Amino acid sequence: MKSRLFKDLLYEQVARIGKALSSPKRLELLELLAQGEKSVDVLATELSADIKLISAHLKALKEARLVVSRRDGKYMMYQLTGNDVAGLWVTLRQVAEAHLIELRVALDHMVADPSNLAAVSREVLLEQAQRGDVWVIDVRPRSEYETAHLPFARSIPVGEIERRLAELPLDKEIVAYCRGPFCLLSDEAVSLLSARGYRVHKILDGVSEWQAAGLPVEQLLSASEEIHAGA
Amino acid sequence: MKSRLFKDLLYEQVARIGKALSSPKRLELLELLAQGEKSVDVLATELSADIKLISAHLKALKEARLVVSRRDGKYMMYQLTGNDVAGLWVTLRQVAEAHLIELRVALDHMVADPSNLAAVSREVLLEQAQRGDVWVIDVRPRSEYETAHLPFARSIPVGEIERRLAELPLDKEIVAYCRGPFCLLSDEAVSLLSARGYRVHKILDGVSEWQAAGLPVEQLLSASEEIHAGA
DNA sequence: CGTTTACTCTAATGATTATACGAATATATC
DNA sequence: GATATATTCGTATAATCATTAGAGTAAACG
Repeated sequence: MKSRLFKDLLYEQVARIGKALSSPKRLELLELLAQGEKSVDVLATELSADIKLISAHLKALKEARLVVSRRDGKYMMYQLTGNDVAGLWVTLRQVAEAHLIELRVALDHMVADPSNLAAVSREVLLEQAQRGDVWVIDVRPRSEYETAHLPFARSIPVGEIERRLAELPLDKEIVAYCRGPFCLLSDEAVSLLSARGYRVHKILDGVSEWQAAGLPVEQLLSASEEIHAGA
Repeated sequence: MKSRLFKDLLYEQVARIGKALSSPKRLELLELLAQGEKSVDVLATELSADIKLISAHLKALKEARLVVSRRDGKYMMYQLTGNDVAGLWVTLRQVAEAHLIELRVALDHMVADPSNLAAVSREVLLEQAQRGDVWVIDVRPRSEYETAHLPFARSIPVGEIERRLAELPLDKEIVAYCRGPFCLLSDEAVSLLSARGYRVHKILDGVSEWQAAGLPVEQLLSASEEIHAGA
């Protein structure tokens, strides 16, 4: 059968994407890039890894057409080629969570105090945020907030929390979120704020998870464009 | 930071799933298993590959908890650990189609005559099938049909088409589907039937694509259970 | 009940490829 | 030119893939 050769070709192409997803470092890069465009430099710092190594991984992601790069002065900026890539990361992580006990165990240990988790559903939270019953705060760096954030969320990066306490209400419930279930920024925010008497919880969702669940997010128009790079 | 070690652990777990998706053979196995439980033997035949090789790949998929096996007499039967795994495959393929030009080009060449493609939307097709305006035929092996099939679809495996021509209407439009965009069974059915004067088209969707689009499928109850294998 | 047959898995090998890291090279700003 | 950022090259280590040979299981047969 010559259809075999043809099929091999098809699956091989899809496997290019699979290969790109086969390294922990590259997955972490994808998650970071799902928060917005970033330089090699920033990515390397976030991963506490060598720039050369990150550059090599970004090259691999680029060859799989999951990211594109552009030069901005002396920085090289990388971004995802589309929101579907962020969705793929979310799907992959969800399948991993569903089937790998090791991962679930690790995640359970991660959220130090599970009572810190806000228990309401996404839809209910959205409603409460709209009415102003809860304050949703985005504790990621401001640039990530600007790229896209949950509806009704306010940007208060973890680093700024202590000097912006006055902005936060003591009588309302505060819900913090960050980059997703693997990100610890919201945990930091919870421990900072709860120590000062604020009623604060976290949710595991990031913007990508929220979006993957079919809920609306506020985002820059340019960020919603799909990018189709040439061969 | 000790959170680095922790994060490495998390992403490494997800990368286990990524690694499982990094081989063309394993992807093809996943797609076949998305059609239902199958023996190593059958899988090897479908891939025109050595049983030992397929067995090794299945082992890799098993270690990533994407499949489970059970013994049935002298056969080892493998199945996906959940519908989410089929969904992951669909998502992965869709991202590949969206970003890899090579894949799109190959796919365009594959469907010999693009006029063979039914042009209506899934929802419209569903409606037409319900009213009986079109005949939807499932040309996969019967066992795959029995595991799950599109609503209102009739099972007519390609191998049986020629001796079951009498069952098919000459005055109605026939729509054939098989395992998905990479599967050629529906093409075979189209060329067989159109040569005999039937009004026949194919769609690219398989059951997994249909389901991933949020549309209903008819399936065996047991097939909807999630399987959580032990460590 | 022992032997044959069919099916599958494990172990071992070599070819290929991926990963990480040091040294050197490109590119742009100051 | 000097500096900061990023990539490429060369290399050592490690992982993966396909194949071969051999072992383990269960059904079928005499």
